[in-house]
Amino acid sequence: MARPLSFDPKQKLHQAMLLFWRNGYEGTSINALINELEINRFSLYSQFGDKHQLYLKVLEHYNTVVYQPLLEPLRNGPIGKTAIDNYLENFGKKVSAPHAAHGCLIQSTMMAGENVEVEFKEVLTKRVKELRALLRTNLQAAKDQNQLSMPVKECLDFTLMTINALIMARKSQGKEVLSQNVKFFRKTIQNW
Amino acid sequence: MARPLSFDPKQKLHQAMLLFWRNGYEGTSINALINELEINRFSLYSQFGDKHQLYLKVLEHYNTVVYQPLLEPLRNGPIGKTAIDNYLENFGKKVSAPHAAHGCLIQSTMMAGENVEVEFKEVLTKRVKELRALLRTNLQAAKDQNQLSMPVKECLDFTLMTINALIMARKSQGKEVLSQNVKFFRKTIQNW
DNA sequence: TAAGTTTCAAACCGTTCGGTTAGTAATACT
DNA sequence: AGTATTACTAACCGAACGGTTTGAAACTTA
Repeated sequence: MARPLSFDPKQKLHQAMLLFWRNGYEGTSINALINELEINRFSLYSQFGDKHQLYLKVLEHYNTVVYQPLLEPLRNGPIGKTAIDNYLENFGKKVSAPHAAHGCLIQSTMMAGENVEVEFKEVLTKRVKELRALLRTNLQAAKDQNQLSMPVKECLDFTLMTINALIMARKSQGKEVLSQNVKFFRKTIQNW
Repeated sequence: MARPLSFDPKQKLHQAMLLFWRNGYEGTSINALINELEINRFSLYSQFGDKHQLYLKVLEHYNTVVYQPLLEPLRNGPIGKTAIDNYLENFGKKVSAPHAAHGCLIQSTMMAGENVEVEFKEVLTKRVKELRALLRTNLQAAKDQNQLSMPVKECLDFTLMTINALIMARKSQGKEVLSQNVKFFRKTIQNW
């Protein structure tokens, strides 16, 4: 019983995600958003709330369309070392895609300075813990199958760190170095 | 033949470095600087130039007092795997210090969004290349001494990446995880 | 077609940003 | 003591920030 929206909110949210992904939270101004999304200032606010709320929605969107699909090999299929190897193989492929050239939105938000609001980090801590739990499960399975001589905790922390590093290498050094490092890491894990 | 400065420029530069280190370039406002350094707005400008110039001086200061000392084990003393091991051992100790809790100023500047000016990254590329060259020299020496079965380039890229990761882990997960990961990485390298 | 509802564009809000411009206070040299 | 030089304080600048208000335009329903 009223005027319909002249844009698709899902699509605009996606565009907002891409912009935040490129420039970060503080680095993305409202003006930049309304230019990129090509919607009015007021429309942005009435549809998504203020910048803080918008960013929470962006993080949620990122989680569903980017992050969770990456975890799939850790959730289903073979477990143990194979699961992690499959994860890394898939990771290397996906993260070579051009839109991943700016690293990981979750990671860069977590690493942002003290000015960036704590609520974001609180939300994202869940995501990190999730990945950590999945890796632990599979490393423990590997241990139980005698595929692992090193302690599970040490492998876990190092693996988590290396995944962060790979994503960063993608950003700073490009996809060639990324895929080489992924391959190298996969070989390394076999020696654990 | 005139009124002398009421502050020590070196000390103020150091304070500025610590503030930028914590909050990044964009995250540090001029107001924040004059509050932290306890000098007047005009004094800041007349002493250090604008924000851009100040940051270049801060990066230079960081390089001399923080970064270069870390490279020492790669420059002097035994070469080959031992040099890298010594470097990592020293790295783990130094980076456990409280002021390193915010990661590496060089790294976070390099990883900053597109809004941060390119000149900073140009300056810092030299620093990264420097570290890379030192690592390559020592890895090549290790290869020549038959201490290395993996290809030098692969080891080099992975090592560089891991150093970045360690610094990040220091920031996000604290010094305990850092030192555990350093230890783990040192063990890993022995198997290369 | 008229009432009611909601989106739209654009002007506007106070605040903070990086940077500058006076005018005054303090020192050194003659 | 007088003068030149410099650092100092503090007010000020336009631009951009995140966010809000207003009134007209566009649509649905009755």
